Amino acid sequence: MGVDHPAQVRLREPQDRVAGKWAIGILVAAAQGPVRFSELERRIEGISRRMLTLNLRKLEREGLLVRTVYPTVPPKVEYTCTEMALELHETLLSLVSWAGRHSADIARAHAAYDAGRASASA
Amino acid sequence: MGVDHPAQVRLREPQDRVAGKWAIGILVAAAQGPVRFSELERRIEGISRRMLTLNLRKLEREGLLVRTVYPTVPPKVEYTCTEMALELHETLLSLVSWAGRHSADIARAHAAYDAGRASASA
DNA sequence: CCGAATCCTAAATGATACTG
DNA sequence: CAGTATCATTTAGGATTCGG
Repeated sequence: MGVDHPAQVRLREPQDRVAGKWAIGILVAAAQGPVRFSELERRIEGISRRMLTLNLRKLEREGLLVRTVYPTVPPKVEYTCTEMALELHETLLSLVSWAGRHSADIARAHAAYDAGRASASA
Repeated sequence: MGVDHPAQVRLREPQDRVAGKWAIGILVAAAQGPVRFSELERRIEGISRRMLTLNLRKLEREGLLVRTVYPTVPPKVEYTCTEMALELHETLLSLVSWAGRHSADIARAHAAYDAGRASASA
């Protein structure tokens, strides 16, 4: 099974942000060691090639990933977490864990809330 | 000083998400006890009334906040964290702490990355 | 005091096809 | 293998105005 990413983090700077919808999946996957582009593509279910690229670029720009290109044929590119990213790893796991523990509660809360609104407009 | 929210979390469900740009600020503020709408408006710097309302509704729908209306004049509304939200509190603080510790690193990473791209296109 | 309604812009995401 | 380019849709966010 691919990494499911039940949570998403975005970190702000005055004008910028880190990451998008797939950031957690990428960072968690890369935390255990360097990962290749195609490996990420396989492990993160549902991500498009374009979004993977964009998220990788953003994470690299933020200093969370390092991109290493091996000038071989065929090309090989590895993404490695920086120290900074590894410091975040445990927190990300907490987030994922929390979301996993409570996904059913959240679904129930949705249903209850929506039911309330429906009866209100009836 | 208002709560600054250097980080932003969004939590996913199959089809939905929790929270937006201001979620952390709101949840952190509400974790210490019930907060009123206008209090949040004051403590979360830069938030518009509309976005505060929308984020509160979303958090309520996700089961992270409970909204209590006191039918007084003038009206009084309090938002309280649920158990589920309190379980997330520590993780959110970690996130905020991490972002605070590394904001300078991130800024440097941005600058370095952008400088690299500039020389690449030159 | 606590919103809702409307209008608008920018950003994120996705599908698809092409390339060194 | 590891991307880019282009096009389209969806969503988030902000400004402003109105109401119970």
